[in-house]
Amino acid sequence: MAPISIAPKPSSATDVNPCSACPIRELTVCAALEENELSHLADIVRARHLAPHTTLFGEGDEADSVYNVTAGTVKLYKLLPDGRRQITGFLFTGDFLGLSMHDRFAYSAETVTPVSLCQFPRRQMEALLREFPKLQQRLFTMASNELEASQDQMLLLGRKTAKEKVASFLLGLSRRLARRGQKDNPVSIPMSRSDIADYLGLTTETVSRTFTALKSRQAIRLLEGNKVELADSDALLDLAEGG
Amino acid sequence: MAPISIAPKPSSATDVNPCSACPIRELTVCAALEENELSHLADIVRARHLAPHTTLFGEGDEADSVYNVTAGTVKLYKLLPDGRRQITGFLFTGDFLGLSMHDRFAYSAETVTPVSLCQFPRRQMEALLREFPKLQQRLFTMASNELEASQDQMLLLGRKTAKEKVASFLLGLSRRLARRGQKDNPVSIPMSRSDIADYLGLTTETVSRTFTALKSRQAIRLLEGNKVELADSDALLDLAEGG
DNA sequence: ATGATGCGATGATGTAGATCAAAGGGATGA
DNA sequence: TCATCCCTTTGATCTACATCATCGCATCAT
Repeated sequence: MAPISIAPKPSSATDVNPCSACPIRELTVCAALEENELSHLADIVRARHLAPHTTLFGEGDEADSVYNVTAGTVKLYKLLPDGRRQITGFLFTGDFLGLSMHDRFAYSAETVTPVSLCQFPRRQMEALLREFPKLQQRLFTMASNELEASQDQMLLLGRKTAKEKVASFLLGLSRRLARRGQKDNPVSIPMSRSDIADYLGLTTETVSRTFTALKSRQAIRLLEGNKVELADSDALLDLAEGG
Repeated sequence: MAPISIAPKPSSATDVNPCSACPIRELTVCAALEENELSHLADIVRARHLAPHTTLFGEGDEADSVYNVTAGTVKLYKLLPDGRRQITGFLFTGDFLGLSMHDRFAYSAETVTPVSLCQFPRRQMEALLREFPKLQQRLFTMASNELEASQDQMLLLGRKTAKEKVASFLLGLSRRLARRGQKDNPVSIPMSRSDIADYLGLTTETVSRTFTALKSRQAIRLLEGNKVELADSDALLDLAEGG
C-alpha cells in the first residue's frame, strides 16, 4: 500500500507491484485482472491519503482522474444554488468513483474520515478498458449495481417516512459493511447527523429525533464512538419496508 | 420494423435485416455495431407491440430478457408492501431496459402508451457483449448516463419543493424529447397525474395544484391532448433550480 | 341518450417534518 | 482551568404538503 511513483517503470519479474500486494483487491475493479496483468494498473496508479473533510473534486471540475477507495469513507453530493445539499452516496473500501462520461464531474466528492485511495489518470484507464474487456465488464457490473442502489434510494427519498428512512439507512450501512468483511453490528457511523440528513432528505433535527425514537422503542442502542447497535433487527426491517 | 421470426436464419447478402432498416438505430445501443455486424442482433431480436398499461415484467420476475424501446413510453417503478409506489424512470424511444445484473428484476416495468420494443434473450445478448466490446462499451456509457440522471433525481426528491419538482420535470421531459428529435415545445405529456406524482414523490392533488399555480404565473399553458406549452422557460429554469 | 367509470381540479382540514430557539456535552487550544 | 467552537439533542412553533371530500368532464358500454 506504499505510494508509488507516477513515472512508468519497467516491471521485472522480481518486482513486487503494489497492486499484487493489495489486500482489498477482490473488492474492487482490480479483481477483474489476473495477477500477471495487474502491472498495467500499477503502472498508472498513484496512491493518495487524504485528511477528513477534504474536497477531492467539485461539481464542474475537470474529470481527468478516476479513483478507487482503499480505506475510509467518502461522500458524493450535489448542491442547489441556495445551498441545499443532497448526498447521493457514501463510498467505502473498494468503491469506485469518477465514472463520469463527460469531461466534467456532475457532483462533488469529499472525504468524511481519513481516506486512502488509488488515483488513475482517466485517459490511461480508458485505454486499459479498451485493452481489457474484462475490466470494462467489471466496471459495467459495478455501475449496474450502483444503478440498482440508486433506485432503492429514490424509493426511500420519494416515499418513505423519517422513521423508515433512518431504519433503512442503518440496515443498509450494516449490510454494506458486512459485505466488506467489517463488523456489521454494532455499526460504526462515520458520518455526521447533518450528512445523514442530507443523504435521507431530512434535517439534522429530524434525524436526531428519529434516532432517539428508535432508541426508545429499543430497536437500536447508541454506543460510544459513534457506534449504533441494531438491537432489534427485525423491528428495523419491518420499519424500513413500511410494515 | 416488421416483426421477425425468432428462429435463427442465415443472412444472405440480399437479406434486408430489420435492424439495418431501423430508423432509430442511432439512438440506441445498436448504434455501437457496424452495418455488417447488425445481423447478430437481428438474429436474436423479437419485435413486440404492447397495449397501454401492460405489465412488461414485475419486481421479482426472472430477468431472462432485455429490451429496447422503439416507440412509446414505459414506466419503471418499485412498490412498498403497503402499496406506496415510486416511479424510478420513464423510458422513451431508444432507451434500454433490463440491465439487471441479477437473475431477477428489482423493479417492475409497465407501458404508459402503446409501446413497440425489441426483445433480446438475455443470455444471447450477454454473449454478444463478450463478442463485441464496442457493444459493451456503448451499454456502459448508457448506464453511466442513467446513473447521472438518477443523481439528479435524488436531488429533486430529497431537496426540491413541489414547484421546483414540477418545473424540473417539465424541463427534463422537454430536453429528452428534443434530444430524440421530437418537438419539445409544447411538450406532450403521455403519463397521468398520478404517474407524475409517483415520479416526483408527491400526490396527484399536489401535482394538479402545482400545474394550476404555474399556469397562473404564466410559466406554462395547458393545451389540448395532454400537451403543455412552456410559455416562460426562463421562469421554469429559475424555479427548477430553486432560484 | 344514459348511467357507470375514472381522471383531473379544487376546497377544507390535518400532520409529519421543517424551522426557530436554546441548552448540554466533547473536543481543542490558550 | 477555562473559554471557544461545533455537534447533538430537545423543545416550541410553523407550514408545505398530505389527506379527505366533492365535483366537473371526458370516455365508454349499454
